[in-house]
Amino acid sequence: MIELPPLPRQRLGDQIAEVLRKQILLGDLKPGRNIPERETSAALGVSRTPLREALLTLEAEGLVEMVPAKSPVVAKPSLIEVTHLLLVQSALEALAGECACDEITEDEFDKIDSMHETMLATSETADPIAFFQTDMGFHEAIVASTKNLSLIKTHKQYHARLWRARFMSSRPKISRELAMADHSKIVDGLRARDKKQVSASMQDHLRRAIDNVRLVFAQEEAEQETG
Amino acid sequence: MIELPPLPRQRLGDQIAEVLRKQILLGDLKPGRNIPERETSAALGVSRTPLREALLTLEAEGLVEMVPAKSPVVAKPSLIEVTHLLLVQSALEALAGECACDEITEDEFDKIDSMHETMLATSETADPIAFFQTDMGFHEAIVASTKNLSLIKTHKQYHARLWRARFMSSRPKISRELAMADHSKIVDGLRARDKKQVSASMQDHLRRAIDNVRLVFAQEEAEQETG
DNA sequence: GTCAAGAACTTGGTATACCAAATAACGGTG
DNA sequence: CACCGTTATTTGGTATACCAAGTTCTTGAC
Repeated sequence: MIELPPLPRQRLGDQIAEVLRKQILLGDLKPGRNIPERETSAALGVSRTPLREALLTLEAEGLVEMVPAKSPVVAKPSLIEVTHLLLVQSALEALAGECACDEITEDEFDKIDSMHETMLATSETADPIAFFQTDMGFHEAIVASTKNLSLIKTHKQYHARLWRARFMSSRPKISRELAMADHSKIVDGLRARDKKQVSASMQDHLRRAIDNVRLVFAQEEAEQETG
Repeated sequence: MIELPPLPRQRLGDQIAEVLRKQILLGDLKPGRNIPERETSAALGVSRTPLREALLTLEAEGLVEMVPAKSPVVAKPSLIEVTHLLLVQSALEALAGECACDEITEDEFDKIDSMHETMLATSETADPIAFFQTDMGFHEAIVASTKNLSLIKTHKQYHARLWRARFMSSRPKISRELAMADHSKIVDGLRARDKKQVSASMQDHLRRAIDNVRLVFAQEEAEQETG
């Protein structure tokens, strides 16, 4: 045998989980929406067993909620829950910033730096979705540079649960400008491999997001009363 | 309807996961041990479906590893993985210490304080297992006092994955003494609701554990060469 | 007309049956 | 005796069937 091709052997359940996760993040499956097992499995052309695997995975990640005898439902975190999530995420990213100073390579730093430059250049013009995705990629790249797989995985999960809330709260122009200022501090700190600065900047950045989220929640509540 | 009894409606898979988790933590299922699905499900008197649910849950928690076409296996984290886990846990506990200062009640503090007193009083005599369990309970109680469910859950998962390593590294008498000194700082800080002190003490405490773990791993390696 | 009781249906939970891949055992051949 | 190819068995992955709890709609009594 010369070689074994990068065998596509992946559990069907994991593939389904990925599809559903994406749909939840992109808003195709909105919070509160139920996900009946039979209907969904039929729509995906698979049986209930692997779909159920996927749902259990997503439940463990906090993206869906399952209660016995009720359809699984896309999680709809409250303001206080999002606040709690952001606090944890701020701790994770602070750690990531610290570890990154030890572990990051020049190449990785250059990539992060150029992402930041792109965002600075397009912050006035880029459409919200593209801008937001670059923003998230910026954070992911810093975490990835730590090479700490547990940290990366846990961060990714919180990332997914916070996706919607952070997207909503990133839309106001003012929060974009503040974010760019924070990012500059982070990049400067990384360049100098200054653990304290990077760690503190990343923590501050995330905790500031809590205030933005609070505003968005208040807004949504007001809209609901009007409608 | 007068009342509905606290219906024992819990998914079978979750119950199985709990049983297996306990067996892994207690060492009945040692790292590297494989867990064939048919055999295990038969032994537990359930079918493969809920057992498989449990295994997937434990895989998500990092306690077992599943690769296609191979028996699931109890995870056997390397030194570097344990180091990574402890770093994340140190960040989580640092956050917990900070939040606890805001959220802890008098009752909760009293319980934690008395646990600490118990450990101080019995640190010379108590058997390793009981002492260790009280130690873990001390940390759990602080995290629980934050009322941050996400933090509590994530911390619990890391807790489980670190259980064995921390137990092994807690056995030397010297590490017990150092641990007690750290705990005293934590309790003092909590009493004063001093966020910085509590946060820093908890982080230091966990990071010190990294060195202990390194020693244990080196010891085990030496023993393997001898045997 | 309204409310309640029950039946039909829908839902998730569990068990079983089937399939494909990987491994282990065996036998034949050099 | 050693090695390789083949087959038999065991494994996990997936689909389907069955069951019990829940929901909803209908129907009958007040």
